[in-house]
Amino acid sequence: MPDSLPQTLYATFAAKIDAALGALEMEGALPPGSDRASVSVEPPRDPAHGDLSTNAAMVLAREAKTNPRALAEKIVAKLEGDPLVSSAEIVGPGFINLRLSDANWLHELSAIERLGGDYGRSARGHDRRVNIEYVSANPTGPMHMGHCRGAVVGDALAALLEFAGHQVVREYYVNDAGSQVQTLARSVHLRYREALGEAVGAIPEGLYPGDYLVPVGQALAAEFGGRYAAAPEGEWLDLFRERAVAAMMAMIRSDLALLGIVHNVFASEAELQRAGKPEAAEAWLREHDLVYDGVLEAPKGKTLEDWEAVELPLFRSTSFGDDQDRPIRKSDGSWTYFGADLAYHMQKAEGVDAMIDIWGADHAGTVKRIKAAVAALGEGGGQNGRGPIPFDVKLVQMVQLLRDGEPVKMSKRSGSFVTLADVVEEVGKDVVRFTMLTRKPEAQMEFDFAKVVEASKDNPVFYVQYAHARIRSTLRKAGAEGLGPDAGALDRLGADELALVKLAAQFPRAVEAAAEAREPHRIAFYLYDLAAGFHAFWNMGNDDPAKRIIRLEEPALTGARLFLAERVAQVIRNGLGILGVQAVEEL
RNA sequence: GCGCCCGUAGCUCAGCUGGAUAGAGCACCAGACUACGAAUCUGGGGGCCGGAGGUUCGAAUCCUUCCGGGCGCACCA
Repeated sequence: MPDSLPQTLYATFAAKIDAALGALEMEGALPPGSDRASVSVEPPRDPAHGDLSTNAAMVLAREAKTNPRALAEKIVAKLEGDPLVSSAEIVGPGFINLRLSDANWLHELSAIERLGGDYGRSARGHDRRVNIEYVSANPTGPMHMGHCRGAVVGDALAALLEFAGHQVVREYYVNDAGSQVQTLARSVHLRYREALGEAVGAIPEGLYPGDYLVPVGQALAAEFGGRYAAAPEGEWLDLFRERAVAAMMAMIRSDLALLGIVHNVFASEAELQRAGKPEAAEAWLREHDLVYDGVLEAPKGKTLEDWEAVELPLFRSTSFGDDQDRPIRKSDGSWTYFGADLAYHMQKAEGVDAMIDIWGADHAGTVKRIKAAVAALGEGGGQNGRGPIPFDVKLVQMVQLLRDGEPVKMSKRSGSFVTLADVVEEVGKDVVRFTMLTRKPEAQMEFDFAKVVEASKDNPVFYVQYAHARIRSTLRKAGAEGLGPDAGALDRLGADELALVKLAAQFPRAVEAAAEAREPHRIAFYLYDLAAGFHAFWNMGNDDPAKRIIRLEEPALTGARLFLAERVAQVIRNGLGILGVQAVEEL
């Protein structure tokens, strides 16, 4: 992505204010090198306060050894000569409120047209490579709704960071080495015997009972006949595990595809172990005295009768903020989940500048140790000589499924969970994705089937899509009358239209803020606001026909309004694109 | 017992990394449809931002502590 993307209006003015502060430093009104990190330039909450507001005078007054209003006077003096500024005033404790000339806003409208699908795209990420690991569900069955939120949030975050100028790797960690996939292999073996005609009866406790394993067993029966039916486990376990995992991953990929999610990398834990990555990590950590052989304390607050003290290789996670040192190997010498995961993060860190993991809240307890591990791997320049790299774990809270207000029962044991595929089929991909993004991820949420499919303004997905469809419909209708968008008479637009322009012009800022905070849900809320702004504009035409977009008797004004409407639709498309939701032509 | 997350209008939730008089939808009350798409809109009432301290020009936002809810606390994954 080019660095030469045109600056947004907000960035332009942030630069102007920065320049004004620089000039004041030169003049000695401000101490040189003053800290401008907390200087903000943003639209005020109340539009009556102008188009832009900065707190610069309040933040810097102390350093300048003066009071905020006096400093504000000096800053305003620098800005007043600017032709793009129509007014600058000092209010309250020292805010500087700017009003921009109408030409600025109309210019922004043209910028949206010129940039089209790239409007809002930013170079702020500086092409930094970011690895986002999300979903990473165990390959033991189809995707269910428990996985859904993390999948959507991770995918939207990936798109958001890409839009904000990062190179993104979408990664899925396949846990194909632990005991769960052995259980899977045994479950498949049972289905295999069943496919050969054996009466297997009820699926025993401890094995996976789901019907989705039946075709896997049938395929193995077709391929190998009765060869492994009575064979000892050692002869078939690895083979069945590999086949079963492959089948599960194929199923998971197709489930994810229903949501429009495609990962770039599927990293296998088994391969990681075959390649000796955990050993390499352990050796390096031992060299740096970050792994030692020790004995764990008995867990507190839990009564474990069969607790016995055993010496294990422990990682010094307490040195990095964890509550307890964590074993990387079990007493039989095999790797713990954490030991392998530590090596996995070391591997991921090799090719990127930052890492983000999206986890379910039920794994919250293991965040500290993995953060400790990544920090440790950067010790003293680090394993790869690049020091610690920024690493963030985002937790998404559980989703409570409701049907008409009643909780939907899910039991993993009986295999009766609500699959993602069923839900997508019932309510649609766009509804699932948007709904998952209308709440901040760390808050618990409810997902009520009855409510999310409702086609009314109570449903944000619908409300946003309706705005887009309405605009497209209006453009079609105008086209039938021989009218179309025309930038020739934009000066005919009045205050009501400008308010809408200002809303649309905030999109680039919304993208940057959301990317900075790594919170894709902010885009969903921004789109809701923009849609609301458009609907409000539209409704003025109900009471006053002079405010309708299409005015056959005023073709020039109609052209300008259609031009505005088309730009609003463009911004909605760009925003929905980040969220992976389709912008529909009609409902 | 310990750790993490959450607590904002009656309900569901925002609140732009500390800014100005805390917002939106639902619900409630009063109005508006021979329609550029009423699948909606306009106006109104409704708040100790869980409580109490602290930090500073300024706190829903940051710190401490308590209360309430959720998740977790294996050599599991």
